[in-house]
Amino acid sequence: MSSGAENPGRTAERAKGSRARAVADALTLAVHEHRLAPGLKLNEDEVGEIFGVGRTIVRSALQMLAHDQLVTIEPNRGAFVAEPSIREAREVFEARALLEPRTARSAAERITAEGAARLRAHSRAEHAALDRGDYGTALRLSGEFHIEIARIADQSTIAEFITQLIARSSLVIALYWRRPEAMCETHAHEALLSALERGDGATAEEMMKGHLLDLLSSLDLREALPPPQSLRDALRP
Amino acid sequence: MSSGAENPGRTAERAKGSRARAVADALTLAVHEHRLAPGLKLNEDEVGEIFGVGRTIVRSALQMLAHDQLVTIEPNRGAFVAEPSIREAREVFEARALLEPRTARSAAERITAEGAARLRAHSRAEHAALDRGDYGTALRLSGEFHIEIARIADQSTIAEFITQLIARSSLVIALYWRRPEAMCETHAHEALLSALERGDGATAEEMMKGHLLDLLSSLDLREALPPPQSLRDALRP
DNA sequence: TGATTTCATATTGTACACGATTTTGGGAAT
DNA sequence: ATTCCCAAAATCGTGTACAATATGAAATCA
Repeated sequence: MSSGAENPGRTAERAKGSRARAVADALTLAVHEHRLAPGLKLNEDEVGEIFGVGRTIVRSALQMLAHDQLVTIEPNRGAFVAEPSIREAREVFEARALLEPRTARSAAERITAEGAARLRAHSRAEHAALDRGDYGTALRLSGEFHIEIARIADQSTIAEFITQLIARSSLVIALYWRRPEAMCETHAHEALLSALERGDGATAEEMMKGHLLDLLSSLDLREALPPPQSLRDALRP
Repeated sequence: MSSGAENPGRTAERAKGSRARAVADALTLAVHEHRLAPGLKLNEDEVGEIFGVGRTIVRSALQMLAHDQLVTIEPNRGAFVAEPSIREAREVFEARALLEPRTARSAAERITAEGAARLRAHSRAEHAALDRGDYGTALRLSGEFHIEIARIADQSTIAEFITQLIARSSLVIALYWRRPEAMCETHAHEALLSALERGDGATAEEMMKGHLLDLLSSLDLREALPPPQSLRDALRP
């Protein structure tokens, strides 16, 4: 994890995507772990100081996140962690329902021993986090489980879309979750994993479809909760 | 200079998405119309001078396009119009096959008179462009036809994905097209439109599926044409 | 002559400064 | 006491300057 903002020892670190990507990833991670509440303002100078980079980098990172609809950029006002509307929340899950079941089927048909191992490790880590009460990490791992399936299906384009949808789902869950008890029903992941390992595509597809429906039904998407967004600041503290 | 970059008379112009969006849109349009060949280098200063904006704006626009995988940014080397590999080409069409048919069905179920009118206008314009031999415009309109359907389906999230896929499809077509005669089979759009107007979702879904398969089969995706990409520059002039 | 090193040039990466816009707080008039 | 208006502060938008890096050519050596 990173950490190290300034580590002049090895300049490389991740020569790949410039530092902007690192900042964007760190912010995305925080959203996945529910450490960044929807509506929170992301001041450019502040973020820059936290990560030890200039405003240019921060701006670049925020633009990436804005493209993924993880933050909303209001002209001349700044960037805020996005607050998906009820309508957007529905759309996110409808898109997931369109993409993920058939992707799960493909994954079952192409899964390798290594892929299965990665999935199992993910599942184990998810349970562990849940057991120790680390809900943030558990939620992130739960999302990454879905992303990993798309990756196993060997469809990087679709995996990219699903990654975006999962991130937005985290925001949706932060806003509209209503059952603190049944945390993500990790047994659903267990069953799905077993179907995948078995290479049973049809079952995997069905289970994914059901899993997404369960998830959706555990949200409260009645037109009520979010006061449109006029009192955004009032909601926070 | 010229080209009405600076027009202090009305500062507004398009206060909406900063000028970066305008540049990005212009470049995207050029890709849709096959005026920008895959592999072409997009020099920041050059693009900036063309649009009468600074490098900051251009860089922002290029980052947007990079996110949509329309351009590839190579660190310290610059931005190039993307050259989708055969594998990526397949993935794009597989993603479209996953999203568009069911979206067409939704569109058929929710289409309004106004939406139908817009689609019909699009189709007319497409024919007109084709008749006068303006293949670039025809291709762009053909893509916009698909996007419009997603918009009618009232699923902006999915519409966004499809928009990205259509743009990448333009690049794929530029690289792998092999039948100059059967231009996009516009009659397919005609038939699809009629099913949509009829509100016949099942037929619309089937037709869209078939249309995408036709499109895919008109490409030459055998592992041959593109010399990996080592001689990218040699290919250009 | 051919290969390798070195240097000049061009282009991108980043920081910073200035201008524009919005927000906020206080004071005056009603 | 309330409302309106204006000035000060904060923050974002953009251009520009400088540093880092890659490219291509000239020069040197085997």
